[in-house]
Amino acid sequence: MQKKRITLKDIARETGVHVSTVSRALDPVERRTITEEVVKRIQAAADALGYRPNRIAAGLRTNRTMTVGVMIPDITNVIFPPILRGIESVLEPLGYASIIVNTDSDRDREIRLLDVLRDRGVDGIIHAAVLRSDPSISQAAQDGLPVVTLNRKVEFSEIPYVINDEDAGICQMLRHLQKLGHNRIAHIAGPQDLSTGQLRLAAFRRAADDLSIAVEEALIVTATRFDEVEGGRCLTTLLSAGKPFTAVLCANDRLALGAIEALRERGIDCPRDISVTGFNDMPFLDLIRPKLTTVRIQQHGAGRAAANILLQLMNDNADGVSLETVLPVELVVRESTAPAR
Amino acid sequence: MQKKRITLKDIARETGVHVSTVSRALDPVERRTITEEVVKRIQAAADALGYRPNRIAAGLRTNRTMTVGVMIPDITNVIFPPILRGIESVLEPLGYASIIVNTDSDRDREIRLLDVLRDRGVDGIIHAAVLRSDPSISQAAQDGLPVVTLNRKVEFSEIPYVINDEDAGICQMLRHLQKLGHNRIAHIAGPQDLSTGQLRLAAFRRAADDLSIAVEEALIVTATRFDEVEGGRCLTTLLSAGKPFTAVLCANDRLALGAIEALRERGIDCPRDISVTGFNDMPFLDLIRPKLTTVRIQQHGAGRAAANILLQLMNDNADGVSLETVLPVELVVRESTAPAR
DNA sequence: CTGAATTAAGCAATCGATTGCACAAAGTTC
DNA sequence: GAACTTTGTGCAATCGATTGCTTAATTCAG
Repeated sequence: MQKKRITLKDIARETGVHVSTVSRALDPVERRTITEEVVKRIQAAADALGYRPNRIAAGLRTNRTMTVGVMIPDITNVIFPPILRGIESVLEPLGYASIIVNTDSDRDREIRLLDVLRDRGVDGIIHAAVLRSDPSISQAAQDGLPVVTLNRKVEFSEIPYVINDEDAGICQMLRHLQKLGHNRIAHIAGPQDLSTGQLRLAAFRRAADDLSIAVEEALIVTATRFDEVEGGRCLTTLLSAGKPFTAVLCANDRLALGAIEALRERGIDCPRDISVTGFNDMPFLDLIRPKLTTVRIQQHGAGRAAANILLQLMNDNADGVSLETVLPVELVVRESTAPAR
Repeated sequence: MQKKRITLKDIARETGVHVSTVSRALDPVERRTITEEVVKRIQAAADALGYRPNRIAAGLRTNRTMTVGVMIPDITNVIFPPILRGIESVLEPLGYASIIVNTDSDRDREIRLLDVLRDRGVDGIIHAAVLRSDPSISQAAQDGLPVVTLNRKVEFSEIPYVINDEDAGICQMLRHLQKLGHNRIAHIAGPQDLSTGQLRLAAFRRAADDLSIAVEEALIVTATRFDEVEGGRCLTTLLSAGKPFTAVLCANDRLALGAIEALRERGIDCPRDISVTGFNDMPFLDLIRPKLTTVRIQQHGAGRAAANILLQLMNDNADGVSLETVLPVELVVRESTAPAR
């Protein structure tokens, strides 16, 4: 038994004017075409009755719902909540709400969820879970829906994207290790079907080359997931390969934590015997010993940047937006790296 | 230049029938009133044109948007993402989407965000951030909006709620400590303006009483926030009070982690010298040494339970729902507790 | 074979807000 | 003071889907 909502019609009846007049009086832009005294009366009646505009109705007419869609792989992954807060910090004050969906990095699910968002008439989409090539989101963008991608670009498309400067991060980290005297450096790479895994591996090769560090293929192991178990498994693989190394650069923090744990189980000390580094600087990292040396990426900032670009697109300022936004990263040296023995 | 969406009218024109016929043919319930052959033709045309129903338009007419609102204090708090996934696991397969908002436990913000949700015509709200007395959400429920609260009940209201059996959790933990020989047990309580802080302190007093453990007021310290810094500060306060104790039961994991850290800084070993326990069993806890003994609450399960209740309310099965749902908790004994010295 | 019952599909109102256009009253110009 | 602006408000169509009611067509009973 939903209590009846107050509508423009109610205010019109109350004040004795036409609903269109009420509509205009309540619209900050149109307001100036109405006599001030009438505006006051309408405003007063609206407040007295507790009027709240029905955005569904307005949305049907104007094709704007003041709602955006946000697609992420999985909200339980700690790097995403700060991104969402970053997005919210920009959009919420302007009256936007967000519908958040988890794709689980599943293509079919992503396609379905994209429809879920479009059916609800979202004004734009921030997509932090794009697959390498993503026809559905490209199509949506081509149809005129404002779209920004986060953490990854869609190949061969005009969709603006925001990424962290992972190249620089990997390079700084490698330089840090080099300065500590490491020259036999292993890499535990992330899943190659995920953007970050692939990008960071490529960055590793490039940076090693730049710094004249020999890359030995036997010292590169690829994880199938970004988690501690895989980090441990990869480290074990590295050890049993028999090639010596004094440092392991991991594609993310969780892999690094798993690697350190695996070392500990074998009585190998990090950082005394082997240095290990992570990537992302996820929350709670400073509670885990040894404190992990890692690369901090701007999560909140990335969310904000994406939201600002989306705003421009939604306001038809498409010209003003740059296709690419690269956010700086920061090397965070803590305890898991030490001079090579 | 948004590409024109296909509407019922387009399909009607294409197939030579009336839009109302198209609408009925596409509605699984109304479909039976239409000749099968016509349904097939319409279905085929809809598929061929790539028709997607406009939920905004449908929502205006039917007052159902297939969208629910979820209010939480802060998505970056690790206990909430699993709750959201639990909610999603129930609602998403049924076609619902969620608008998630962060209240930051701020009353004004909550009131504003509640309007944000109502303006968008959400079919119901799951509120995991209610304050102790919450006139705005009570009013919304009274107006007929389906509401379920999570983790806390609204006093003096008929709003169904889902909570974890915190009483049992505290009691089990206390019994665990008692069995280990502890009888001077301190409590680091959470903020008393938050539900969990208050509930757990009350539970602590009750359980201590039941187990005939003396409660000394000097051994109860209240944190102002649920974080590590406050945990450390409270532990310091306890130590400087001079009253001896052999165990600290903390109102949540983060307070416990801060307490352990503070102990370590003073050369006091946990668990050898003092046992420390947490609450929640948050993710990554098993990566932090010593592994924390804690109480596991059902986060995903709580989300699911709340979603199921909301579904019943939204389908006008209000009679079938019980006002209270209490989910069992589980004692997780790890390394931070040991026999009293 | 007529009249009632059933079935299938169309008609039109509706949800609430927005907005182009019409129109009347007041103000301005020469 | 006639012609023309300007200003403020009303009128009515519109967005797209839903649904009660009507009408037309078919089936069935007696």
